[in-house]
Amino acid sequence: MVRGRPREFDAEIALDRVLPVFWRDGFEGASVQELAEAAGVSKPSLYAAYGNKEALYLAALKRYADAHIADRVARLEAEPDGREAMRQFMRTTVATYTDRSHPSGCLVVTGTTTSDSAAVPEAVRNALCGSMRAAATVIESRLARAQRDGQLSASADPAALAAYFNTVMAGLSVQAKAGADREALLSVVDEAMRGWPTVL
Amino acid sequence: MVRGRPREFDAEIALDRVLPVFWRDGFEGASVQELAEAAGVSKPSLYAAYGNKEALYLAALKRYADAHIADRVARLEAEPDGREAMRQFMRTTVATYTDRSHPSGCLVVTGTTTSDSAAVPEAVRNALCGSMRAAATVIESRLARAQRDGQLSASADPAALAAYFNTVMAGLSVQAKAGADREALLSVVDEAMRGWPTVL
DNA sequence: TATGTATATTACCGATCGGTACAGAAAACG
DNA sequence: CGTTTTCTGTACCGATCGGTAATATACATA
Repeated sequence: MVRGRPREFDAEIALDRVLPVFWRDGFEGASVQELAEAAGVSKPSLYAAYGNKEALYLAALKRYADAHIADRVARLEAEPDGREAMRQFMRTTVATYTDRSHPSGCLVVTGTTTSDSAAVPEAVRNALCGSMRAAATVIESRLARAQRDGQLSASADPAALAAYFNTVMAGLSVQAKAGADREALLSVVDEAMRGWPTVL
Repeated sequence: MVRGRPREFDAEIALDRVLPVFWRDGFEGASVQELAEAAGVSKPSLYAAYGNKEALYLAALKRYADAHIADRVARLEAEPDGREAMRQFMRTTVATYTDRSHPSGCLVVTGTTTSDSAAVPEAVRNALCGSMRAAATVIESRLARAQRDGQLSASADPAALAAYFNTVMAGLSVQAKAGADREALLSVVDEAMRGWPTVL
């Protein structure tokens, strides 16, 4: 058994409560005071559990990936038709971005947009850019697979197309934060899918 | 003649020097101290000239629109071919977003992404959302004109298409801030133009 | 029960935030 | 000239920032 006084809160649950604050306000915008209150824990307890604001943010980012991205990626790879997979991926992304049970938009996009301030640690910026690149890579490999399956024109460039879809989704996050409603964003998805290079 | 001691600095020039700070760091991220140093003016002088941080930001936003958006819009409307106009609009936008002589990305997109923090005044948020809507409106009317000119399919929805292009450009700003280079973003523009509904 | 260890809480640290009171300085008036 | 008016920089305001020292508390071990 562990010695000493046992912790009175679950660090995982605290992280779940901290996440939406970072999601809404970004790294700088979220104060440690606010984070502690959201977690229902005193500030020193939060520091004891996670070290500092930077480490807490990185933990929240990982939590975000596991709880709000992973299942969408799984569905992207489970759907056999490449075009439908991409379409549904963007549609579920819109659903997430406009889900009122948590902040609008994407934590990664919000974080990236505010990451070149001097107050944002380099590790945070690197992690965010890494998440962005990871998303592009996941999409690219799915598009390459669709190309092998004859669902995407052989002349298409999966990397360029992945960068395109990734950019559209970043834009969707911005629009969601600006207050666009779900239907408007789903309409954007329809327009974005017009660019899909079909097999002739 | 005006009585009293004359101002020793040009408020317009000061605004030009303040602009890139807001551009890079957003409303919250930019400190008044930093803004004053960038303007080459003491903090009370800046307050005497503009009132407070909120008014200074709104002035900088207007300056941004005049100096970094207006000419692109003018070219959008000057180019007779609708499709080429839209394409060049996005290409010059990419050029602006990746111009190393000032911060990357778009001040409006950066501002919007960080605007639902409590520290951002409602007037600032409203002005940013207004700029976003204005951009969509400009694009929509250009698309409607292209449709009248027979350069865009009659079945196309100019409003939906404008929302789409606006979203792509917001995404381009995010990517530019994340460090994407100009060629990568121009490639995204090429992909985005594939969605153009041509006349059959 | 006594001891060692890890927690929780209060209260505080220096630094910085947006914003300003104050006093000196420079011009237009009489 | 003196007066009035407005701008200038210094120095400061209370509040908040991220982070922590100090101490009381609760458990496992011995």
